[in-house]
Amino acid sequence: MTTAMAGDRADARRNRAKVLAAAADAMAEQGLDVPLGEIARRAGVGAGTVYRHFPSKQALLEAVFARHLEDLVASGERLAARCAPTEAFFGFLLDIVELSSRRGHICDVVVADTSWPRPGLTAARLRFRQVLAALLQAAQRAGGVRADVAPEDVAALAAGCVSMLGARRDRPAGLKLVRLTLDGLRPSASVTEGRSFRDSPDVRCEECGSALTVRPTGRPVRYCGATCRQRAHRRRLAG
Amino acid sequence: MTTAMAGDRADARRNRAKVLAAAADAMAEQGLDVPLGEIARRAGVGAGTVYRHFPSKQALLEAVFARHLEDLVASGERLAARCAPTEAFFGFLLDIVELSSRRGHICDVVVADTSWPRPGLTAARLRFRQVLAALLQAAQRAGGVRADVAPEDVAALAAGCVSMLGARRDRPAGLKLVRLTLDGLRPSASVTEGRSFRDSPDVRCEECGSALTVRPTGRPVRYCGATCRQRAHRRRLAG
Amino acid sequence: MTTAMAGDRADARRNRAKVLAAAADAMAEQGLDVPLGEIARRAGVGAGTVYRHFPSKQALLEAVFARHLEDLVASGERLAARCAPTEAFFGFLLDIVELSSRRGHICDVVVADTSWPRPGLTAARLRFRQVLAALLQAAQRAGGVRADVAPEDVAALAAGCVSMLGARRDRPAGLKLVRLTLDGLRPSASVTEGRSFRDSPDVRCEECGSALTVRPTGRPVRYCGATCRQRAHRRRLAG
Amino acid sequence: MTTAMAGDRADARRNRAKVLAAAADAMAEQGLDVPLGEIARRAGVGAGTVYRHFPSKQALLEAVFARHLEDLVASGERLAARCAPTEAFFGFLLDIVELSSRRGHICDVVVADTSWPRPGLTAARLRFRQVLAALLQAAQRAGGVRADVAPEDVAALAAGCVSMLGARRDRPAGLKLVRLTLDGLRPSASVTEGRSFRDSPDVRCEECGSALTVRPTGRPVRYCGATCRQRAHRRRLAG
DNA sequence: TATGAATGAGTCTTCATTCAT
DNA sequence: CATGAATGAAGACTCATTCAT
Repeated sequence: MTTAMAGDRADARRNRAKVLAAAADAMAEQGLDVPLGEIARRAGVGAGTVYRHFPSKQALLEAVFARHLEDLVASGERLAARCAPTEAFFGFLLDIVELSSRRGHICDVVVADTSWPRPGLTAARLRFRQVLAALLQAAQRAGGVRADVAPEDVAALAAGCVSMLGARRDRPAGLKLVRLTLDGLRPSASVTEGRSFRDSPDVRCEECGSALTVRPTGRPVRYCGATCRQRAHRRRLAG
Repeated sequence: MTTAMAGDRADARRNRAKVLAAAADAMAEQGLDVPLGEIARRAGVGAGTVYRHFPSKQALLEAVFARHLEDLVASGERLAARCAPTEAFFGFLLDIVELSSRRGHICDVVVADTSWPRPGLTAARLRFRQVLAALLQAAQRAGGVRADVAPEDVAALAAGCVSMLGARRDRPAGLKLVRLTLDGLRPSASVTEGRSFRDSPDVRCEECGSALTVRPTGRPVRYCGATCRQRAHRRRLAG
Repeated sequence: MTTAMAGDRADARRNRAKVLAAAADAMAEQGLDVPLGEIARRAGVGAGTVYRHFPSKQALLEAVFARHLEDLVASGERLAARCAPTEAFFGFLLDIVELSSRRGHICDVVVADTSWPRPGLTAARLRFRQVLAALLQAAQRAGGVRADVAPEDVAALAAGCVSMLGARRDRPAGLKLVRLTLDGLRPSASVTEGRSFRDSPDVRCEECGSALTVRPTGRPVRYCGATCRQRAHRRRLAG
Repeated sequence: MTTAMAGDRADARRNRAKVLAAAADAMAEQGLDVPLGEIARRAGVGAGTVYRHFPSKQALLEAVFARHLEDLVASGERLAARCAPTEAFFGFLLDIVELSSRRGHICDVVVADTSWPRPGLTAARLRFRQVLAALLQAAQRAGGVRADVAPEDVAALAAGCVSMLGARRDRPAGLKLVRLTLDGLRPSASVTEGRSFRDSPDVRCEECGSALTVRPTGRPVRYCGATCRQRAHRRRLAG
């Protein structure tokens, strides 16, 4: 009986794993909106079975994300145990980018700190954050990474690199961009003190809606040109 | 010129602009999957009116993307006319990142070169690419940007920066990251010849499905540890 | 002034005619469900103009039907004036079939006596019926048509011939069928006193729903075969 | 055989049959445009259930048509097995007309050879055509049907008879018409070599649009009468 | 327990009709 | 008076979730 029960539990465990893997694949290929039925089909189970293991589609998505984070954590711990601090840190970043870009649509949601503040994901995310922070701190202590960088910076940088890699069709060229970007974390890199971003609101032609250039001085522009100004004038007369 | 009948169409033009703006806002806030009814509600019109101006939801999305690209193009042309080449180029990149990150979910689809190869968007995208290439080339001639960078690299870099900025809650910190990344394009930056990415396939425990480290030598690992190996053994005996 | 007004009215009259013709064409080609906008487009007017002349789409359809009936009436009167009774009668039938089959989807609704008992169509339909009855009676008096035929019979026969002609791709062959059918009205034709129609209701297998042969004697069949009988039996046991 | 799992599918099979029957009824009563929701309501299921069994409304319609054809085929095979050739042939035609007229709007689409050449219906239609051709040939060999009749003729004739029966409110009278028409297929019937159809184009009054008689000689008529001729003259003066 | 059938709310889209211009 | 833009009520179809078998 014990074995039979154990066998049953093992069946269930295997089913759970199959569903999780199928969900990860399906989401990587078709996006996060992939129908649950498609996931069930890929896993070779019925829709009901998916619901037996995950109370909702949301929960399934979060399990996929958590799983991804766990994989990243495993990679980080492996590197921490085997490499010198700086090497481990950059290796970790490369692993994050590599694994995440392989997982397609999953990554954006997972790496960044802003998105999906759902309960249930917290534990895996926390663990990931701890590993990241530890590797960063060690590398900073070893002098391999600039001191003015926070763990959140690294996470955001990684998210950006995933996007880059996804946006560049030519993969080697994409990897070069990633290395270029990550090198910005090294102490040698200097940040240009360039112009800051405008914080002006979107200003548009009141008549046709096209974007307007905001000039710092003088009377604010309301229309994109003489034609629209005239049109508005005419309407004022009519109204 | 367009006076006589324009009165009639002014309403329609304004409505079209309202719909486009509402769509851009809604998509920025709620993602590209925002229901068309929500867009109509925000624009203060009926669903039918949206369809009068855009033959399908797809077409509406593409009009929003095209509009975004046109805004970027306008910004690029303004900078090209007013600033020195290098300044214009980096100013353009900052504008791209700034405007795109304001527009939330729209940007990813628009800036990158891989996504959404739909007809109809082509014209705006082509124009954008031309402006980008021209600014890049001018900056490279002026010695302000590394020579080994293609327009596609810049586009991908911009897409990555948008993600970064979106991932970093602290906006000034996010901007610092963006500058750090863009500085990688300056001739002074050097790309580390680091380890290359693994191209090994995903290898997982046959029993529980967790990720496995692939080691270059020795017998391939099949299980994540002793527990799973034992479980599999037991099942082989039973089966 | 008077002429100007008259000109206006003439414009309106021409517009009405254009709409009516466009509607007839559109309905003949695309069916009675053709969108009103398509009709307006073909007529070269706005949707509002259609509504100025016809209070609803329904009314427009009925005007088209009435117009068709008027054409038929005109044809009938012409023939009555010019030909011998029997010739006129059969010529009228051929005209009905010919014109109606040209008008595609319009005919079914118009010729038959059962369909569309809407007010407004009545006048034209009544007129049509009168002409048909007069021609029939004259032909019967001349001995060219069997005496046991009512005007309703002729109308139904005509409706059937239109269907025939529409169903036969090969037009000459279709016309032969029509003549064959109409010849049944001549006194020489004899109606076979064949078996009458079953009036038995649709009987179907209670398990799978397939059609069953109804046999006049013996116990009524409930299932299409042994398989379904067994299935039903099993369910009775289970229930 | 199909016992173990059949229990699960029996429900589905019954539901499929219910939907099919409801669709046939609804289409017979309300036409082919009957909303899918109405069909679902009649079947006592949700809209989704209809879609589980038929991938689209189109597919459902075709299933209904195919089912109708299968019923006709069954009837034909029964008659072929039990009756003498000529009797079987005319009995088959009567069955077609009877069953089809009961099914209202379904018949037109199904019996004729021109309409709805959709894939998927082909198999059932082919089968129907084979049975029809076989019965026809046998009857012709037996001398009960004219030799110059093709299967397509018979199909078109049947379609016409269905229309006839539908157009004649008085059912016995309608049946008489059908027998009259079908008797045209017997060898004794002779086809009158009457006047052929005009192939002249539609000629209409240029002023009011009413139909004009085309006369073979003389100057072509442009207006329906003096009134319209005068109106047109006046407009020419004004214009 | 696993399955997949059923459900029904929600989405895109069309089109008859109204109404401002 | 003509135009065509706006409206909104349906209709076809999808899919997360529940539940009978």
